[in-house]
Amino acid sequence: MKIATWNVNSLKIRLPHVLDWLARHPVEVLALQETKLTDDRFPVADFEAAGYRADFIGQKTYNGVAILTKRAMPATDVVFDIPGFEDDQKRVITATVAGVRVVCVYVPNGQSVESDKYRYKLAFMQALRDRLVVESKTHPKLVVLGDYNVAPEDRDVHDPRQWEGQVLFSIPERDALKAIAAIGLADAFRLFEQPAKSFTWWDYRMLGFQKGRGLRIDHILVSDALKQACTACTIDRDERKKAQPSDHAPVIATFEL
DNA sequence: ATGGCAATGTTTCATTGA
Repeated sequence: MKIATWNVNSLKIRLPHVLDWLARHPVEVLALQETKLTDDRFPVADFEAAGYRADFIGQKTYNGVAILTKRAMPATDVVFDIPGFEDDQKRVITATVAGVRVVCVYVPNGQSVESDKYRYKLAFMQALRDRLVVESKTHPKLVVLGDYNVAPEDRDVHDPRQWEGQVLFSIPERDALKAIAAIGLADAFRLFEQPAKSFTWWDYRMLGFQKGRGLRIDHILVSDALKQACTACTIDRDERKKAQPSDHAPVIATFEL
């Protein structure tokens, strides 16, 4: 079973990329972030034609998340948002697929460490952690994947000195990510030997991708039961080389279940 | 010290992202 995550930075613009990617990578589950579509505009029929069904929750212009699954593997027990966390922004969707609880998240960017948006980011991550405690009690096979907007370690940042204290790499948000992992979730990517300078996001500006100036901020966290079953985790950086790419690359985890 | 790139919208620039 393959489960992937991809911040597509507008599904309207990126739909051809996603359909092409699914044809070449027929994963069982694809979690999408930043669809930027209201639900009435979600391209249900296009995915249907590609053999996928979708659960989604979105809004105009910003945010929006979705879980695509193969038609033969319908998702059940769908939960939208973080129950009990007051938030107008559509950033979380949860569903069960073939006995695996899948939580697709788009963590707030935070803008800058002095901003209200940064405080919202930390509150969101705390609420997510609390929710995952609840989910983990009833679902031993738990995967929490998406755009965390946090680079966990020095090796996840092209220039740690430049990024020190900056949003996406500041200590409080890294601690918040650690607190999420501490409920019993492992970073699937780090279960395996990986190339140096492995990133999932590169700035569109200043030839960020060409110069290898990226961050690893998209993650697949797995519970112990899934950790035991995980046999690979890779970043598809080829996708970033294509015409009109998302600034994020897909991340794929493979499980022997 | 600054802007640079991309997507969006009651658009022709401002806002946001990361």
